Amino acid sequence: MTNIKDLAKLAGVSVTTVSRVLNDHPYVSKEKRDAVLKAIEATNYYKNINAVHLSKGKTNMMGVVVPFIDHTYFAFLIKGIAKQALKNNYKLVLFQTEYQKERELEALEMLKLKQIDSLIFCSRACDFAIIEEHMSFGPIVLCEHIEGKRISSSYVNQYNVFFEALEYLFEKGHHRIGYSIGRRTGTNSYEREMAYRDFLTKYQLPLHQEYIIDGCLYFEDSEKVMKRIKQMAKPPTALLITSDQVAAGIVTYCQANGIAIPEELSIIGFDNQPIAKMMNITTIDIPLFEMGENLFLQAVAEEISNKEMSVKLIERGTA
Amino acid sequence: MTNIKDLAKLAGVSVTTVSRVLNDHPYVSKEKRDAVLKAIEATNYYKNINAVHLSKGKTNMMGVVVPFIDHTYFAFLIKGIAKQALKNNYKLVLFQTEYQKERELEALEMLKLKQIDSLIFCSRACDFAIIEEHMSFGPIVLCEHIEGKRISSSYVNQYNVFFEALEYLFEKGHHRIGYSIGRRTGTNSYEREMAYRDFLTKYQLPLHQEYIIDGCLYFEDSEKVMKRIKQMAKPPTALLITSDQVAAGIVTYCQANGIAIPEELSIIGFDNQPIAKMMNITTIDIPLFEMGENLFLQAVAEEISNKEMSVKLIERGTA
DNA sequence: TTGTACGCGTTATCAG
DNA sequence: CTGATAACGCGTACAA
Repeated sequence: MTNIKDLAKLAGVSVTTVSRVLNDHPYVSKEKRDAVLKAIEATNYYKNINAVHLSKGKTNMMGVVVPFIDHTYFAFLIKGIAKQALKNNYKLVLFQTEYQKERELEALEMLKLKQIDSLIFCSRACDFAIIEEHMSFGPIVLCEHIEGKRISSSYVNQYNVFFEALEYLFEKGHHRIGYSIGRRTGTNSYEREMAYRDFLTKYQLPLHQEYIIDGCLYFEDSEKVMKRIKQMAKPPTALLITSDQVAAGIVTYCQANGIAIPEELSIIGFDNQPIAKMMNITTIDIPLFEMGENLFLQAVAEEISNKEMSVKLIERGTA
Repeated sequence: MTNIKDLAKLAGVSVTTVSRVLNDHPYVSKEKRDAVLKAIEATNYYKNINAVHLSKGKTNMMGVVVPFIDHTYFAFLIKGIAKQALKNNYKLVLFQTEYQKERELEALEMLKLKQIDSLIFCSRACDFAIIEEHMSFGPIVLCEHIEGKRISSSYVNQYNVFFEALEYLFEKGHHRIGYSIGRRTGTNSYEREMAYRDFLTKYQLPLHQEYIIDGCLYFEDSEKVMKRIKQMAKPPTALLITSDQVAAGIVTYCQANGIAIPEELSIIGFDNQPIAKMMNITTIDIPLFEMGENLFLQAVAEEISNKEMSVKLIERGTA
């Protein structure tokens, strides 16, 4: 494998000069440049990027942590990140954690070892303290808002969104409202639960733990939701479904089983994914793609910033 | 940042010795090892992995090329790859190409520059010749079968699968059969089209170009399919849908629009995704996860191998 | 069992 | 404008 030294010898110049033409640096005469270029041609030389990485202490690689690669929510996020990565000449290293802390740690470790320059956590299971410990090794960006901590993030104000959606349903006459969610833990889920509790308190509604349905991520999880509801003596009349995928599944289920939407059951989805539009599902528009772009930009930025994404309710036919 | 040299000085040993304990190599006395370990503790030293990469000429990173990250088919594949990557201590670098050749080239370039050790193409737009040119830089694995070429691959015999599915529909009395597909180009699509043509020829059926519906990847693309069909004077009575996502969309559409399945329209999906099971869709089971695992293993293997995945028709309610 | 010395390939500094 | 030369940090023959 020919290297920069060989080129230098071949072109009759120094390695410095070779490096200069390789990186389009100024201060090199046309003759020498051509000589180097010729040598490059002749040897079909190519850089060893690892040497560059070592020398620069930088890899132009960014880590992206997601629990599930096949979940639409994260896929959209990644799409946004990938767009900016392409634009800024970064490569993406993907970590699928399934919410296992060791895997999240692996990503952090790579940041520490300088294999990646920065790291985006689209979601996490580990303690914030662990994240904090690694912040000195490179930029880390989160998808949640952590009060009083100096760390970049792009996030949705889950509390407000949830509260508003609940009020919307309440105004439509619903007093028994439930919700489905991916997991109960995590900042975002916590915010939602707070909103839910505060909403119930505000309107003096009772809290039914069974109205909160956990582990709902995919289209097919809708079956679980519906079966759960069927067994209830007093089932909710409206549901906040924190993924349009699941919402679509529920709508499908109801169509197949003769349950009228929104008359018998109202549904509000989340994300405003294409499937929600196609199926005319009322949903909360969350600009995931844009959020992904933000995340990337924040991960390469010098300063810390926090960006709250603007969301809005899209009124359609299911609520 | 403390390095191996500092450690050596601190522990009063040579860098070699440090390197030995760092990498669990034999031939180092307990005292020296402890001394080194102590130095490591004291300095909270950690490796610069890029130096390792340079020195070893290897990164333990694997590239994965997919056109669309948010497509379930590829997500499943990646899941399988990710599982083995984790097991074998490899990291994944993701390339979302949207079938743009330059982006595929970027991935190949990274292989050339040794930033990744090997490369998996889950799908591609570029010429095979380009791939071939890069095979000397590291293992490349494909998801298609290319006759007479020495390159590893895990693939489905698209021709046979398609032909059998078509015959299944024919036996059910269908003479007007169409199909939807992600794109018309590519080895796999070509094989399917060949099967389709041969099937028509075998039963002396006419070829309607309009029965082949292109650009169908996502759930919501089903709308396009159905609208297209509606406009036909003689619409197909059965459809092979090369993604369960799209098939699910079609079933949903039909339910909402009072089209009886399978009486008025028969549907066979592809992949046997969870959504197909939930919606009782007849489909072709393709072990994507396992295929992903294979791809990884082939990408780290010394020898070239070709693995045809076994598939089977899952009879359910839509055909 | 231990250490010296060099290689890995590139970039950056600094003197000319 | 050009070129020595010193990093960058680690692995590893080879010698001892």
